[in-house]
Amino acid sequence: MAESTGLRERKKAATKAALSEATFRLALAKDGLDHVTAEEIAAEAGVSTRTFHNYFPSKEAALLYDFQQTTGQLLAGLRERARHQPIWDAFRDATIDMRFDEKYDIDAMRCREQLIHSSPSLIKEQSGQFMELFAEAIDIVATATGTSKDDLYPRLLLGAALVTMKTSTEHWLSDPGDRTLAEAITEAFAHFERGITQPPPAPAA
Amino acid sequence: MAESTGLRERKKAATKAALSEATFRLALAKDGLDHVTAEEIAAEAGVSTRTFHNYFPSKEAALLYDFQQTTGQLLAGLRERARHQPIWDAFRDATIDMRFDEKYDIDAMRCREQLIHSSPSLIKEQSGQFMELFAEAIDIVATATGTSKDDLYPRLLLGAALVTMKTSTEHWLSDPGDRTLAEAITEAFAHFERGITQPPPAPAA
DNA sequence: ATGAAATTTTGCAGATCACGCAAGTTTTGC
DNA sequence: GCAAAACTTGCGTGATCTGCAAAATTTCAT
Repeated sequence: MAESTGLRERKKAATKAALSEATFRLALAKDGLDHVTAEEIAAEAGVSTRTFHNYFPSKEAALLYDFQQTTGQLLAGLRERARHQPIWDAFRDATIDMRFDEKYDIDAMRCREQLIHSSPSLIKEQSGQFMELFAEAIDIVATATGTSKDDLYPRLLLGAALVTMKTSTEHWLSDPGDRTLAEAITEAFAHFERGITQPPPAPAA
Repeated sequence: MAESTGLRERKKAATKAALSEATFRLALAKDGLDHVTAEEIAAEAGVSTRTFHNYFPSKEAALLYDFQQTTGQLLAGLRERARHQPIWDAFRDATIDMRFDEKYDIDAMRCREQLIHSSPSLIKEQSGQFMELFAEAIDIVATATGTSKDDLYPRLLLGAALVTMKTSTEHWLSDPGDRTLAEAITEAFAHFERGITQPPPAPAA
């Protein structure tokens, strides 16, 4: 349907991807996104500065482009799974389904992580995108738990789920150990099944 | 001690507070912080634009000044309580100890909440401050739970605690019902004791 | 193919932000 | 009081982001 509709669509997608990649490349090269200007990014991608801002409102948004892409997929997956699974399991499995470990290069992800965590503006941008995700997912959670989106419970649940997504992925990335990403995610989500108050069941030497 | 050390200290504190209040007032008056300039804020507070930026890096930071103040108190309270209480209880009680309901005007807090949630830049700023709080609190949690700050468990716990703080306060503010803030906070924290997966124990008509 | 319509790219101008710097002003401490 | 320290201010700079209209490109019907 709305897939490979035409040359125009494909060109726009290509430009957007090129801009995002150029941003990443330059941020790595210049040791931090703060040392890169929108003008440089545009030049690297072969478009005008003005065009860069047609695609992205800020260089932070450009760097986090694929995070936002993933968000959409996660929502779709969650919506589907929530129809047949308990909501917590749906979150866990939808997160696993993203397959970050297969889709992206591990070292590149580590670099990206480091770039983000060393730049206040990027931390804010990413947090802001999580808040957007919260707003977009709250209806799903409310429906799945038979509550209202204004109730306390679905908001706590969703908040915990997002924290778990972010934390487990980051933690696995920083130290994969001998587990797969899916296992790390599963472990993290399991912490909330019996109450986060309880310390981890298996300390494991 | 470091209290009313001198005129200079008091003047600086007064100026900072005046700037923060001016920011709030103007944001309310002009229907959104986005429609207010740093220049206007400075004028309202009776200082130069340059001085405004000496105190705050951005107007968003100025509006959220007392949130950041509170953060410091919360950390101190948490640090103290963590020595005698289980960490989850320490978080709950330290949160309650802030006494937002007594310290601030409820309607003003509602207005502030609305300002924040209707401005992407403010959402980002606030989220960023929560991330800072995360970074500052992770050591306390790691120590209290006998884990390393790089472990998964303390990060999940802290994330859940911060989500609970934010969510419970916001929820109570939007609909106090017949409970006190302390009760609302207690209820929210209790959700994680037995596992957030479990739906609320008492649906309550 | 070809030309008109729709869309995208681009340059330019403008408002704002955020910070370094140096001079002017106020507070401090003796 | 008076010198030193700290704060305020104005100026200049580099960057962000947006609106607008002209130029270039793609699409679509013929």
